[in-house]
Amino acid sequence: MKDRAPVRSATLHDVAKAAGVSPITASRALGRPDLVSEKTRARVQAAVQETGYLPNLLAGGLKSRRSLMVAGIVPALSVTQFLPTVQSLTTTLAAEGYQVILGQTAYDAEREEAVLNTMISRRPDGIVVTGLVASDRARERLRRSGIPVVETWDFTDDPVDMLVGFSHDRVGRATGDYFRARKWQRVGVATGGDPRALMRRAGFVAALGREVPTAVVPAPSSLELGRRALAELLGRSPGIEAVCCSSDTLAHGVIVEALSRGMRVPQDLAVSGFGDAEASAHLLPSITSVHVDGPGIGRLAAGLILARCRGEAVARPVVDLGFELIERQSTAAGAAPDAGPVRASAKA
Amino acid sequence: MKDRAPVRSATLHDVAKAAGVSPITASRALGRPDLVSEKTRARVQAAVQETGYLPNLLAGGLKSRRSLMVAGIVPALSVTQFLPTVQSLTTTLAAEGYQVILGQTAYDAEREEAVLNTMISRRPDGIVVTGLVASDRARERLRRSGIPVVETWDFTDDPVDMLVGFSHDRVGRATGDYFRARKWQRVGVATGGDPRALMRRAGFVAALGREVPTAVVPAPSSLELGRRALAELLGRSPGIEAVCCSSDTLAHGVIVEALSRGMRVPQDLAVSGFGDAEASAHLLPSITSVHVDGPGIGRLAAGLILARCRGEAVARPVVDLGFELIERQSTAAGAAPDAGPVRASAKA
DNA sequence: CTGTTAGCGCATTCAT
DNA sequence: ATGAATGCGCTAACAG
Repeated sequence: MKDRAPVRSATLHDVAKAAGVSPITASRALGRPDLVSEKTRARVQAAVQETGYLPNLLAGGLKSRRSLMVAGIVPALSVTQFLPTVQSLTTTLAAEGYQVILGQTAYDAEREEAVLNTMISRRPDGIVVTGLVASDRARERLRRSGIPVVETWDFTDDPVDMLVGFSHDRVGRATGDYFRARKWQRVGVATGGDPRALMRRAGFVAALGREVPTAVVPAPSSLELGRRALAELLGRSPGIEAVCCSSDTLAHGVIVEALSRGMRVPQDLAVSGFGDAEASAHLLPSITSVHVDGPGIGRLAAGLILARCRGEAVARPVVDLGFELIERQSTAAGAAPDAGPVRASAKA
Repeated sequence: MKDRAPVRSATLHDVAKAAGVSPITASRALGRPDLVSEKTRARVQAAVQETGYLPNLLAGGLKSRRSLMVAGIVPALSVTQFLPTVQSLTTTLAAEGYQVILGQTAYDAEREEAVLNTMISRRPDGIVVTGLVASDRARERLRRSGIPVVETWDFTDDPVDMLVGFSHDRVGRATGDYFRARKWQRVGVATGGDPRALMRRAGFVAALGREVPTAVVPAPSSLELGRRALAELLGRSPGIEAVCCSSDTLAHGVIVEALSRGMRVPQDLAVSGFGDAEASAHLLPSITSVHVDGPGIGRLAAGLILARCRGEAVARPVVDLGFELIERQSTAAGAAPDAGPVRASAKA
């Protein structure tokens, strides 16, 4: 298998020749079959098989100004929070012939700007960003590029273009209200250092009406960081009764650390998370969390982009998907760990 | 902000005019600065700023036959096993100006073929596949495309092109040998239904020298499926002492289910996983697992592609990265749960 | 070191 | 329903 012939792959020209038609007819037979007679279509199809033709999307995109690509920007792929969104974005778009091209910003505005510039250079038909675009220069550039942009997983009154998300301040307040209602006196926070997590914390503190001991860990969060965060909190405030975490991963780590120290959860320490990870409902104890419709965000973002590509007017370019606090065992009140989850939702 | 002017974005032509040079000189000033005088370079740079120029990579790629894209194919983004690989692939390539374009096969050979065809249509400079390419037609097409291909996370003597991975049969055998050495009599398997997991199971059974009760769950695996798998196994073989799982996620679910039934792990039930997930070392009990260098796979795959792009001869186009069985608390022998991990590695 | 010429492969005019 | 001409924006090859 060493003979890798540098065979110039078949072009539409070759297909047309094989089918005995002009290149443009071949092009139409493939792209707009309705504009071509049935016979011609069949002949072109046969020629495609024969030549092993695969279209060159670079060339097609250059001419048609539709690259059939959508850029998907995340802080890092390892931030599992966004995976369901990227997954459903990719799947929804793939069904329409679009592919997702991936960019990572590492929570860094400069990297973000560089990544977005590179993406714009590829002339994608849309750009989906997790979070808001931080760099002002990038925002301006995106606006002027004319490319449909969807910011996600956050909320603002002044998006670059379109938006599908929810308010982190509100999430924090809802969680704070819940903590206040439960009357825990000694409360702590374990949070990632990213902007959205810090916004949730701010909302939480505002709702509680007082500052709380806080352990900040670098993003992306991990189980290990959760364990460390609790160790740190316990070191600083030994009598702590409840911890609000910026992700279910951190919450899980906090719980593991608590159990490893012989504490009972929730009796000795109540713990809440954010994101409603797949595992959270099935752990022991199950984790109280804030549910966000990650796949829905991806699906809606894809829909907005596709609508714009089709030239349709987008009715609601800014969507607040809200969230839902799901109470589970990790903050359960009585000794009824198997009680059905209490739900408290909050939308726009 | 409604005045989205359909401003044709600046082209190299505009930059050249602004800089008072020919387009090709502008092109060189940006792409091969060494070929251009310092003065010219500065003038072009200034013109770029002035015009807000962003290159059109579609056009550049069409002409130069270097798209600066690499296709990354996974079964699904939600298979967390591959995330570190995709992440390091993306990061390594980004450092050289390449972006990753994502494809999902859903463990389906037809989808895989379709996805690969689409990818080839984009003329990527490389294709990285997790697993081996299943479809023969796709294999043939890839070979003839001349695009560098790296298959990963598996092993074969007849790769499409290049390969970075390890033998799942060997992983299964190593785990089986370990189980045999531990002399557990009643052993079970909880496994995902994907081909590689089943290969590991086959190796495991071969090493044990006897069939074992097996619960097969659909991929991708989840904590919940792990819980169900143990429930199923216990229903069929109540006296089971040890369970070999096809992923740490399943293993975690098995452990949670066991604990929820009042069983002690590992005293009443020993559990092993695969993949050495980030959390596995930090759980209670920590999970015995098979470590694989996921990020390394991505890095090496990127390196192979980049080497090919530079026209370098690739010394070792087939790399067996091996694996390492890491013994942790979930299969610990004595009552020394904090004993350092016993490691048993196995390479080519 | 810089410029001229000539496409890359396709799809959008406009014609027939 | 089909075709001819043209150019998308850029860069390889050659010239100077």
